[in-house]
Amino acid sequence: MFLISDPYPACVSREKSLVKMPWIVIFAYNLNHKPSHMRIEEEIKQSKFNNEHHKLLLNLLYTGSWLSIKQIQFFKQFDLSPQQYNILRILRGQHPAPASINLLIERMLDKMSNASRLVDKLHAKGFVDRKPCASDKRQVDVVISKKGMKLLDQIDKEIMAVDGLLSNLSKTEAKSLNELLDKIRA
Amino acid sequence: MFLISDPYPACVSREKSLVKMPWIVIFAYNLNHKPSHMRIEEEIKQSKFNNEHHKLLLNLLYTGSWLSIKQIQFFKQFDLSPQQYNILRILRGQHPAPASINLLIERMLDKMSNASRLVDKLHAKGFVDRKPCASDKRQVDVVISKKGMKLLDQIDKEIMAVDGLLSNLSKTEAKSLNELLDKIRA
DNA sequence: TAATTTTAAATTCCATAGAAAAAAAAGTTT
DNA sequence: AAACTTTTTTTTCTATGGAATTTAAAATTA
Repeated sequence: MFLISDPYPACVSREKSLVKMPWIVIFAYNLNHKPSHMRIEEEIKQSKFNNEHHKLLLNLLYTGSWLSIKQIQFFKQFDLSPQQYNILRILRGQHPAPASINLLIERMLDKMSNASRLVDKLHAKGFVDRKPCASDKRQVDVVISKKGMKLLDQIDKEIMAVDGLLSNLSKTEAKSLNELLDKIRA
Repeated sequence: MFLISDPYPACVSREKSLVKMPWIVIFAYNLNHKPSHMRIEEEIKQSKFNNEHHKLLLNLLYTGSWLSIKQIQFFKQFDLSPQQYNILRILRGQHPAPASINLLIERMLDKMSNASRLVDKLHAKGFVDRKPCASDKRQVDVVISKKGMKLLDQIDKEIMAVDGLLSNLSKTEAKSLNELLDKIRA
């Protein structure tokens, strides 16, 4: 039934694109009458899926979504989407060599079908330069601009703040969580 | 910097909507040159964020996305989105009483701004009936149809297969994973 | 009861994304 | 070299979702 069965992380990165999160639905057997003030603990307790595995599925989806929201919010202050940031990171890695659209698609963490449009957006904001490739007229040479470099520098300084997201866990706890997550997809 | 600081799960459900997953980017410090055959283990080892917390952030995002993809794929075979399934579940919970659009929005796991349109889609597929409410002419009475009921029955039979998603973990492991996830958002 | 405010639902506007087609250039075959 | 195929990028089509607006009805106030 499930087509994705590759080991981690190919199972994800090989997908054409990662997908949306708003389907914390599948095991929400009895959450229909959920009063919004109730904690998920209580909700789950009184529902039919009162076992650890079902709770875990919801918990993983919630947590992933929670982190995603924080990522988006973080980049919003720089007028970037996380995908656009990813492009800029790749371009900085290449700098001063240019990157073609195809190279960007290959190296993006989520392979998008429309990297062209992302580059468009970045170009409109002045974060990248774009010119036809000399050796292959089909290709486009994309290079991060001075302004883009400055932006990344600025983000570098602040991004460490996101470390705090997981600061509730000790290193040991983080490690065992990692092991458990890996085991799920093993 | 981060606006969402409520305890679980209000931090998520209070969001107007959950958001997309394709930004497994934030800590991908050195993944730019990632050869696609390389396992994330190795990638992380050689990158700058070789500590458990950074790996955990990626791991959580990956895992959430991985589960989401599986959810979508599961429902695709029934020509449903998870959100549409959620609506049908709520309607079955109500049955034979009707539900208004507002009631659906309230009870949906991710509050959508456009439950009307979801109901539209379900109506087009014949899974719900819709008629103006007698007592309040503004409202619409939405009821799950026979066909919708049959579909849910069919899904009920197959949905247990999704249990297998987490079958790599023992109950004890699931429990400790749950505790760690809760602690992150504590 | 008339006027105002609130509520419910649908709709409009806009932005995003995936799939597929189109366009243009390069490469290959005969 | 001409015809065909492949590659690279852009564009078109379509579907989705969020925000805000609109419309209609109900509730409240004066």
